[in-house]
Amino acid sequence: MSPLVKIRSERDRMSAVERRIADFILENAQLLRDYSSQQLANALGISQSSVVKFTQKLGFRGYPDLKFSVGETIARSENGDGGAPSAPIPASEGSSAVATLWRRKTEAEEATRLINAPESLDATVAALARAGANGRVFIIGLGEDDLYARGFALKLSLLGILAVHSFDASRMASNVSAAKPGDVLLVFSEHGRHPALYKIARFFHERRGQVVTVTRHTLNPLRTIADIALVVSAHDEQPHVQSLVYQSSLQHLLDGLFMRLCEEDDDRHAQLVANLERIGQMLEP
Amino acid sequence: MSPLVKIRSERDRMSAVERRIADFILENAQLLRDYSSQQLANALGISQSSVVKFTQKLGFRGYPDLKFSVGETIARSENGDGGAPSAPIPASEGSSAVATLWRRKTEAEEATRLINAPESLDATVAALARAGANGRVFIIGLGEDDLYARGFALKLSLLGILAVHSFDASRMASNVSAAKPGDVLLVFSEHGRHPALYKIARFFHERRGQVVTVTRHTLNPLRTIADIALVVSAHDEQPHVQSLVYQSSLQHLLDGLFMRLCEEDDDRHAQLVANLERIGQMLEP
DNA sequence: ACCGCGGTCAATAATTTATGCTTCGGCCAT
DNA sequence: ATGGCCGAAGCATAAATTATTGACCGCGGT
Repeated sequence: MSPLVKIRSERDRMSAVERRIADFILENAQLLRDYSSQQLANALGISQSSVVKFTQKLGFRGYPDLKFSVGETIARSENGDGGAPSAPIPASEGSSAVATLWRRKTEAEEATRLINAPESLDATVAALARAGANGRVFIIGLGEDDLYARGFALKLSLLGILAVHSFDASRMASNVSAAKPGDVLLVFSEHGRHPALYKIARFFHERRGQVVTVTRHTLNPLRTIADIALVVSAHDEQPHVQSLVYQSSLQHLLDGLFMRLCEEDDDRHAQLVANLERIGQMLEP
Repeated sequence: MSPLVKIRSERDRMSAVERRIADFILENAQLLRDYSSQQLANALGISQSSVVKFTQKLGFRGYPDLKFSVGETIARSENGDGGAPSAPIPASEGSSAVATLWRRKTEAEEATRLINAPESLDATVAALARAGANGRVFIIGLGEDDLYARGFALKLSLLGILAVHSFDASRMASNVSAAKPGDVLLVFSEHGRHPALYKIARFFHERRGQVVTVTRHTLNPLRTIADIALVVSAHDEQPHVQSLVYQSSLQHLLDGLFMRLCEEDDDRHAQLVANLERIGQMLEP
């Protein structure tokens, strides 16, 4: 039971001095943090031992125990209330625009988690695993998307899944011409409107390769021809902020895929650990 | 800041004994309630004074103060997890590992915000603005860091700040040989241990260029020669998770810089809007 | 009036926390 | 190499906080 509730409930049965202690604590619970038993006694003009006996009668191990419990309760209730007094957390954060960005990112990452069915993620992981072992993985993205394509290809290679990465549509077109059933193509395109990517994806699909698209959560041409369509949520009034939010959510989605890949297979995980160690060693000597 | 986040963010800079204290507290925060500083010291086989000094270094008034703060935090988080059925966390429970990743990212981004002095960020923004107008900006990063170097260079170009980007140390070395006072070099290096980058940075510094390093929040060679050292906090037991967390925090730091650059100057902001529109048009027809 | 009883306090014991001092080991410049 | 410097860690101890003891007081019941 909360110490404050306990104090209140016993208040009626208390002696005069005890009641003054009880009232003080109930009124100034948040000040307790900075009071020793002696200071509390001074504040009330009573002896320190009375304070200690008070706490023991209530069933606490001693004064520090009561103090600790009250602290916990305050913390809990502040959290529940929303922390009215300490609310200016965003205000304290230097630039409020950064705080807004942070909030948008958080919202968007959560939304992104929710709009991608676990089955889609599992299917993607399975496809990548299969293609990594028996086929090929192709990855493409243009412009800013290229950075994420590149990053994901790098991560896959750590897991022992080699990916053909390209930031050039025409080169990728020729790479893809050798596609076989079982291969996987991962296309990153925020707006899903790039004609060249659309063509590549459709060609790949016709060759019975599996096409996974990663786009904004809109209706766009690219999604329509995907075998698996992963989507990213991201919104803000200002375009440049929205762009940051998109990238953050995209990264989070990819990190989720990566984690699933790691967990799904012990061998792969072992390979990852080995690779990381090898990289670490290359930097040391 | 939560005491646990604070401890985690400082962990890298700690000595061996301090790190053991930090780990113990992070692992057994809920046990702290019943531990005196002496008991904690015994549990770790170290001296009681080391425990007290540890707490003081972290900015607490002493051991009881730390204990109290940790108690508050535990209480708050217990309330958050168990009491209120706040949807986001359970919703993310497709894989608990992803939930952990999310938590680590959040902590690390918060810690990263706190360990970079606003003055450092402002100074970086000012340096980039000046060099963008009258001098040159050089950006380099190797391996995974290259992706972020590349991404940031791209963002700067949207703001009308052209940056010389390179993922090749030897090429960058020759680029840098033309460095003049007022130029800025931005070096991304998670561990700050790459000898080639160190040499480039030092050469640049000698030519009176301004060196901005972005590294993990550790003591590393690169930081020591920086005019401005930006740092990133990121921790997890599993190396591959830690790597994801690092990248996420790094991105957040860079996003913060970008936002400041946008806000600081209306002309630049206008240019950004214009560039975004131009890009949008290129995709439409 | 006298005893018992609960309550309070001052004095003090016990525990806990904080600090001063010393030693040790790594690091840098000579 | 060598001497000096600095930080880390421990030991001893001071300071503080907390807990206990025993004496005193007022009050109600016998």
